[in-house]
Amino acid sequence: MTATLHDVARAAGVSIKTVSNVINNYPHVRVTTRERVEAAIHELQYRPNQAARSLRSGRADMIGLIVPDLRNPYFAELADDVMRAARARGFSVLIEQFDADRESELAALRGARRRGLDGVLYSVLSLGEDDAELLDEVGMPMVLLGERIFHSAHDHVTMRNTEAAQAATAHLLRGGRSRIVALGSHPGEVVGSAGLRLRGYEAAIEAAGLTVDPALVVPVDRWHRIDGAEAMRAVLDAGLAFDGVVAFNDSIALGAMRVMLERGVTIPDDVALIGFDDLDETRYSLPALTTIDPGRSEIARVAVDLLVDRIVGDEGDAPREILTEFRLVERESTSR
Amino acid sequence: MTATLHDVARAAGVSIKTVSNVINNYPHVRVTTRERVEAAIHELQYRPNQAARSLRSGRADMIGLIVPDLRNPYFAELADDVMRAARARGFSVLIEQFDADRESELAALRGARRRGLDGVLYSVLSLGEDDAELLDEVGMPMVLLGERIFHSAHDHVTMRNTEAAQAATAHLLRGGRSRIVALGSHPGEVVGSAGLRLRGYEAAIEAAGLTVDPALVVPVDRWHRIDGAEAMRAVLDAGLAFDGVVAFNDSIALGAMRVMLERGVTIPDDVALIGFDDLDETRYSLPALTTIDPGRSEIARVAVDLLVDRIVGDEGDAPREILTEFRLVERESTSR
DNA sequence: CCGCGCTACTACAACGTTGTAGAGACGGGA
DNA sequence: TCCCGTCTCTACAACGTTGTAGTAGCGCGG
Repeated sequence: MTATLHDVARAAGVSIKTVSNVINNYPHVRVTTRERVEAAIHELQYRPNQAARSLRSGRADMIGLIVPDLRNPYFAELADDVMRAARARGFSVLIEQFDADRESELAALRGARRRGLDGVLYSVLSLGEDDAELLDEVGMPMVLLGERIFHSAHDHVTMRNTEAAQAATAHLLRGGRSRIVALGSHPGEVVGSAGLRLRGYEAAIEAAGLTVDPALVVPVDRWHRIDGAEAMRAVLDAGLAFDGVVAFNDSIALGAMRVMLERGVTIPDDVALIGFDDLDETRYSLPALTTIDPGRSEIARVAVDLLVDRIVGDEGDAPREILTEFRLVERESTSR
Repeated sequence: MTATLHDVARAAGVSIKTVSNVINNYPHVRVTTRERVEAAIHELQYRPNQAARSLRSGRADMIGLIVPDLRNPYFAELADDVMRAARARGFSVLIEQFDADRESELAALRGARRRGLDGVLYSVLSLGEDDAELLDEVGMPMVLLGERIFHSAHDHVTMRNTEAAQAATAHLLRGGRSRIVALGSHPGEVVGSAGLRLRGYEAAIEAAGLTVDPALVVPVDRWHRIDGAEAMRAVLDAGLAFDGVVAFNDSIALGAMRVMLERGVTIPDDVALIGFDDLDETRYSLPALTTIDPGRSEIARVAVDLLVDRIVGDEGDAPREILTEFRLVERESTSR
């Protein structure tokens, strides 16, 4: 069907190795020979067989990106950033989604080996401290994105969650807000994004000389828009008094925004609102959402670099942990 | 490093072919032998080498999805649907994005061969009639998504654009609107989504006994939110009188919605607004957006099925064209 | 008791590529 | 003049898997 090195070699009257040498730009090939081979390649429309190359080299030039859900804009934008960074390093990206349950998350991890990938970027969701040894089973280079839930031997790239949440909360306090809802806590969780962001929120409140009112710390299980909407509905129904909201991601913030507007709460006049993630969409909501830019493209670039370093060789190094810089993006939802 | 069939065979005291037979559930293996082999596999943590399998079988069990941009929610949701459909058929999905320029679109197509994929789903953007022969160069099974711009020999899955646009426009007319803006035309284009949707718009207007006012047909080049916003700003600045908008996709509609609300135009009271695509987000805008559900998950499922059929064998068949059913989803932006 | 079909297995080749070893020609320095 | 290094190219093996052909043993019908 498709041409192989043998076919090209026969057509050009050389050995297959010479054809291979031409393709790989091996220097010691006579110009006339090179031209003859290139003509034959063009003539036969020869394309190297990737499977054979992978078998020989042990490399697929392909990494996996394991994320919960591409419908979630955060992960879609992350995937975009990762794909661009990977392309710059000569790698393709195979995306694997997992559903909310633990089992499918594990299945996605295990699938990496079977797929013949060179390494994976893994955005942890439901696996926890106790699953560290499962991570080691993956058996290939891996870089964790998001929180470092495991004390494992893997590289890790994330934002400064606590500092960012503190900055977000301080921003509202500076705007004169004093009863600020923290929307998105995960009760009992300490080392995940929710725990770290809550710590930043509390630190900012206390730094302002106020005390944290537990009634203002509102749990939201999954951080999707509908969950933010429901949580805000419950808050308003309960008659809680508040003048600011720190939502732990933009989806929650946008869901809450929709419910507040529906109920006649004006933003930012009655309530100032800030989110996390700087989704593309936050520029277009009405009011446009103030948010924390976590440096997503930077996270993607660094993570791909760490992973590729592991793949091409620098094994044995101690696991590295990279914290990227965040940026507070002020928009309409917090400025009177 | 990692165990191969040879290692397992040695450990179990059998030939490599017997190990292979165990792995592939070949029936004629004695139970005791099978158990011995399975024990060795477990012991050595053997995992089949995908590259070697691909080389032998000529199959990678992997398809490409070539789309413009994952940041665009339509394509992110499409990718999600495609990945689920592909998984059900035992295939992984390698996503390749291209930028707005023609060259990167061609590069993405050509990359498919090099990557060793079994086939590709390709969402056409800027290639046109004249590029049909470039498509044939891809040299592997391919299914086109979206418009059939080429008279090429490829399978093709899309929605009923004209009928859907007609239904959308008729919906506004039934609601008593008479000066309806068509937002998103591509002047001169006939066979793409923009041309087909414009035809449906015009058909509905005429079926209602009205005449099409060319001033109400507003071009929007790229169908992103910012472009919809800018187009609507221009429309309002021009002082055009209108009481309804058929936006040719949801992103345009949401961008236009934001501008109208900003300018004090109320929706749906002053202007009724309908979009295309049924993005997840349209449920949460304020007002929630009425839209056309193009049957995206159905499109993805059918496209994957067509592609897999080509991959596993049914060659030589004439190209198939599948039109999926749409559904008008009525929400707040059109109901007084 | 021969031959046939079935079970259970093995040896070998092939998929298409690239690394290694080496051969022949040619030129330059001793 | 001779040796050695460089240029140009080739033959062969190997990456890990699976299809094909074949072997040996066993039971069963004629």
